[in-house]
Amino acid sequence: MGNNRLGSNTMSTSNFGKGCHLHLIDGSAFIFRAYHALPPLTRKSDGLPIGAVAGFCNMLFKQVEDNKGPDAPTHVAVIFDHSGKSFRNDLYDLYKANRPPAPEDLVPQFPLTREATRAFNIACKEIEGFEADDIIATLACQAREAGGRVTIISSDKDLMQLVGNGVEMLDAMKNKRIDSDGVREKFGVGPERVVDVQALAGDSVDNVPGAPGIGIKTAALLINEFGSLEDLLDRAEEIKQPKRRQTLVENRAQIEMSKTLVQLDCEMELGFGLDELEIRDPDPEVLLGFLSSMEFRTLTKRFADQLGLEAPTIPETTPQAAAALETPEAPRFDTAEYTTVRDAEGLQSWIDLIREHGYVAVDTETTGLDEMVADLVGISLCVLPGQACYIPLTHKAGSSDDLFGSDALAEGQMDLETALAMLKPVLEDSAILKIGQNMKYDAKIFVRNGIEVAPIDDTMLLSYALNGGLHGHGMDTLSERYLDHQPIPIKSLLGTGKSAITFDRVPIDDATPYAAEDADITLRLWSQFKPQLHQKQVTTVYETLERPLVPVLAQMERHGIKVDRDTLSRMSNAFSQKMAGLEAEIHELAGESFNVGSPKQLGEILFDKMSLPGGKKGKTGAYATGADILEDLATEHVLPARVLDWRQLSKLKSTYTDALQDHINPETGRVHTSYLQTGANTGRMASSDPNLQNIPVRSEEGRRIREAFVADEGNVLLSLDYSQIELRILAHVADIDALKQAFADGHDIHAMTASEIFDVPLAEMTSDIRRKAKAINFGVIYGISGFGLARNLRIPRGEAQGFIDRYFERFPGIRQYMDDTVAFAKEHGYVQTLFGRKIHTPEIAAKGPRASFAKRAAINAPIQGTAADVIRRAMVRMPEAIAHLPARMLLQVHDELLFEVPESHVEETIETARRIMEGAADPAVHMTVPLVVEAGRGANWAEAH
DNA sequence: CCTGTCACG
DNA sequence: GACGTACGTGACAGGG
Repeated sequence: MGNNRLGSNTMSTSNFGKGCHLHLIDGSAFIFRAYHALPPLTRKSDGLPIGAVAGFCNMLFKQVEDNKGPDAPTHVAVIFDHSGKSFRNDLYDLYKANRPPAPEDLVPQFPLTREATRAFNIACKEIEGFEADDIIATLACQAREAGGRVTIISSDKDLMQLVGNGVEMLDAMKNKRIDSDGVREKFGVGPERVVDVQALAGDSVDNVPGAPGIGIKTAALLINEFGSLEDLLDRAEEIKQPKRRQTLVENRAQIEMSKTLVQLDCEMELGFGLDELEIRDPDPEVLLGFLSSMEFRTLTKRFADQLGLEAPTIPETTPQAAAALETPEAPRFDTAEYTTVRDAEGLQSWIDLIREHGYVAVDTETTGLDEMVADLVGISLCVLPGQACYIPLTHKAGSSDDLFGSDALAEGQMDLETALAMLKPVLEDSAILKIGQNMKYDAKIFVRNGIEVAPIDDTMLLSYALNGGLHGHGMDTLSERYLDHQPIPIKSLLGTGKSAITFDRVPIDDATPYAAEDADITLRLWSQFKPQLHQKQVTTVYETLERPLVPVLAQMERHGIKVDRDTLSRMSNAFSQKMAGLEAEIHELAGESFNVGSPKQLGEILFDKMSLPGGKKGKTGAYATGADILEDLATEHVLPARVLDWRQLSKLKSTYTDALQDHINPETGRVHTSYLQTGANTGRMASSDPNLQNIPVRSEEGRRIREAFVADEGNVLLSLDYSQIELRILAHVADIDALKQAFADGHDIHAMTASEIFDVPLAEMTSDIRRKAKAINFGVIYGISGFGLARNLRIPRGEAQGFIDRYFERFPGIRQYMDDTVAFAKEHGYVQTLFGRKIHTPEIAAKGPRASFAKRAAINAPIQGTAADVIRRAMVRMPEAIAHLPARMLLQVHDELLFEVPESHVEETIETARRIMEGAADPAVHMTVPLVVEAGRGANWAEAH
């Protein structure tokens, strides 16, 4: 961020100069004006909101029309804000924090306005990390220095500082030109002092603080009296009015910071010159094509008339859109329609088809489920429902009942390299959307084959954003539910169990119907889901929390984490020995030999043979022997205590020290987990194969397993975790002043809670009272119940209920929040996170215990889900933020991110990652409680955590 | 394949 | 008044 800000603008041999006239259009202003000026129009064929795009095109059209006179521009550009933060957020993290997020139905229109600009053949510019204003400022300065004229088409007062010496502004709405006198009228000072006035007056819209109590009028008065802001601040003591004097002296730093916020950057390194902005005539075909694809009938006709061309007819529903939509007329599934692509000519015709449509559903077939190991076997494509193909690439010859198989390739397949070389430009083309079901898998396969697939859409993630909580998001579920079609089971091709074969052994003729069908299903699901995003108001969730996370996770997974096999192996041996000893002792105590690992046999020993109290049988008729029950027995008897010890070791050995070794990739020497983005209903992710989100930490013995997770040579592991994030979110959403204050002051939140409910002064706090309060705090997040708290604290139920009652007495706002949340869930059938993620709660209407279950889940979901959204936002921004560092993000554990970085860059990485994590809610949500991130480092995960 | 158990946040 | 109960996950072992 902010790099190259001081770069000089050595303008190489430019043709721009005297007599030239540059028009700079503030694109964002155009968009918002168009959005608010027009009713919410939608594209007829598919319901895509396009009101703002229509207005935007009208305004561009008018610009072109009106500028044919003697004052016509020679150069023109539309400048956009790049989404995300600008360098100003580094100066002041609340900059523009007051801005509400863009309306849902406007979001999908942003990229379309860029497309529109290009269709008009007007230069379309945006630069990451900078606001449109800075680009406009730099261009205006360059043009002025070159001796040309500039018209800035915007009414943004922030741009008025640029006016003068040939630079003017034009308010397109009022059709009013603003020159130096116009600026003086507005600000009371000339353009060169506008920033001084703004620095003093501040701006509530952009959240520029300024000097409290001083508006534009007063600011102008002061600046005119003292000449400049600097002189004013230096001589502030001379101000006559005591109040004003005090304000200026006290807020000097804030005023100076405000000036840097409003001061536009005229010295940006743009990466393009003024010559690029020279006016060009639009290509009629491109422009008419765009306008008609938007289904703008009037605009299309007007433009065609002007050129004396025939306007393309726009059917009530374009064939393309009709085909893309899952309409009742969509063809039924018919595997006979699928084709097998066996040569370059066949593939080329599909590539042509893809380029014609601009999107394609893609699916890969591989030899296994581990994308770090599996090899590509074939690729299927689909562009229209019912029309799909399969490209077999590495199927093996020989029938599947050939015991030894054959390593020779089957006949009638394209050469792998040739096919990939042909597909690569399409799969990497930024203008062609690649649609997949669980695209992360396919993208990882493609990366290993030298192809970086982008941009992508993912039907699994679309379903998750749209239908989270309602059902699973696997292809089979979605196909049955939304297409009323049962896909061909993979088992029918591969078989099951020991005799299962890999996909490369499937005969090509059997593979085509299966593989092509998957692409067909994916395309049909996409056609159905995509338009629903804005209808259900989850475009932002999908576009900011789901889609951009895919490449981030893929990178983390591919990188993996180094795990030391010897450490694990030694631990396994130690556990074996200890377990053998315990087992012997347990058999001795029982008076017979039995399987300690069998709850059934253990129950019979404990409750039948030894007749210990508390034997309760569960649904299956077996005695329950859970840890809680054994712990109760352990106070009186040795055997259950030994079983508990044995179980802990057994768990650690089988699940961790043994199993993890099997997950070390022989090629990389590292462990590569797989994250399932749709793993939890709340927005959390799940990790599997292996699960690296449940590596032991609570017990001393278990925590040592983390010593096997090590940094690569010369590197260290960094762990950054959000402190108390869920309680902070609760304090924010339930708006509890006492909790918010405690977090703002950095107090111990559990001790504070304990002090409030148990009336114990903080100075006299004991660890036991604090422990109880901590349990209550967690209980609150989970939708507290007397029974649950009682069980957790091992206290009588009545006592637990008393704690809860007192808690709600002290924090009535929490109860209010819970009641409101449940009521919302009942009314709408879902609850929401602060970032708009919807979590459906279909069980809320049920009767009996299921309803209470759903209630607690509904209370928990917005809190857990908001925390999940926060860390997702941090993860999405992280790769770019640490791109200049040799650091890698390795793992996510719900509220923790683990990094690997050379020792030389530890401090810088901590600083950067912490800034991203702590600011992750901004600017979409302004948290009234600070998010705090704690950092640790070490040679292994145990030390870092 | 289901259940119980237990590891994590 | 009875019902059951803290929220969210994944892996492993035993036992049908």
